[in-house]
Amino acid sequence: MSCEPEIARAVRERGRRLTIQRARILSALRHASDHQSAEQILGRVLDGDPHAGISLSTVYRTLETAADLGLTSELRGASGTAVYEWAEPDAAHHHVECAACGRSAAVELDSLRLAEAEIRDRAGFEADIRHLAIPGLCPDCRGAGGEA
Amino acid sequence: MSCEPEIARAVRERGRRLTIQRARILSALRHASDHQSAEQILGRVLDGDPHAGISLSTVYRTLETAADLGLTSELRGASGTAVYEWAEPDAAHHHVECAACGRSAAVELDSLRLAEAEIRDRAGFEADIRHLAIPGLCPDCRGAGGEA
DNA sequence: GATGCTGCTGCGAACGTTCGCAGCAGCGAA
DNA sequence: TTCGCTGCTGCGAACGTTCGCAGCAGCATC
Repeated sequence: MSCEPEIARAVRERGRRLTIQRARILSALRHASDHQSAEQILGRVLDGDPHAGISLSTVYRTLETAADLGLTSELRGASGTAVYEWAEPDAAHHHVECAACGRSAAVELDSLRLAEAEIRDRAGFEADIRHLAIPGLCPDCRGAGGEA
Repeated sequence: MSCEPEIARAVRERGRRLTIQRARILSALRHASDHQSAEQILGRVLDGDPHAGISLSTVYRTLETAADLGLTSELRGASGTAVYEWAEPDAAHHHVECAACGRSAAVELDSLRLAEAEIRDRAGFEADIRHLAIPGLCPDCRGAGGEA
């Protein structure tokens, strides 16, 4: 359970080293059901092995490396706290996050694919909207306080 | 120059108090030509009056208040550093920011207006994409290192 | 197996931002 | 003009994240 061949291969294939820290961190994120913050991921690793001795810096660095490799993706919302998820290439992958309660939802948005093309045409930028949590108000919070 | 009637009115109209700190901070941002970070804004205020004795906390709080009032808008990019600008209702107002060099561009994107409607339909969220700096690679950085 | 290169790690400091607190000061009422 | 309410401020600590550094350890080579 602690050493997943698929992870090992993906890391080594690109000339990166497979350390126990990386294996544990990525394994923890992979078996998480939803978005996890760096601290939550570290918590999961230490739950499995309290003597692991892994630092938060390493969690951040590993997640950044893994994002480079396409294994994970990072999601930054308006709250400032980044969350991470295991990358599943075929899942719906735009994110909306409630500015009031923090709840988030994944949606597939055709218009955002269009937007990427529009940005390329008008500004010349190669944009990537998938790693962005779009701020908004969820239906509950809109009803409760949004219109007050 | 230091007390702008328009700012004073806008602040007081909504039951907020007009303090010298607010007047100076908002005036500094208003006369800035482009996006400014909180620290830059504080610098501008202190340039004008080195004895002003305004703290960074106050700059952040003032900008948040002013955003509530619709006077300014906050823009958060992938870099994590927030920048602020004076709100001009009719300007092009979506932002793209280069993940490599930090340069940003303002564009008007029809597809993002569409996206807001699509999000409302599919997830029920009332999204606001305008305060988001969309990450990407600018033409220069794309040529230089993006394809390496 | 032993060896060497160098990429990775833990530590701790620093960054930009937010928060809690006690005291100050704007604004309306008298 | 004075007074009082309470919203605002400065301070400093704390948050989540990034960075620099010295030492460790993965992997290739022998």
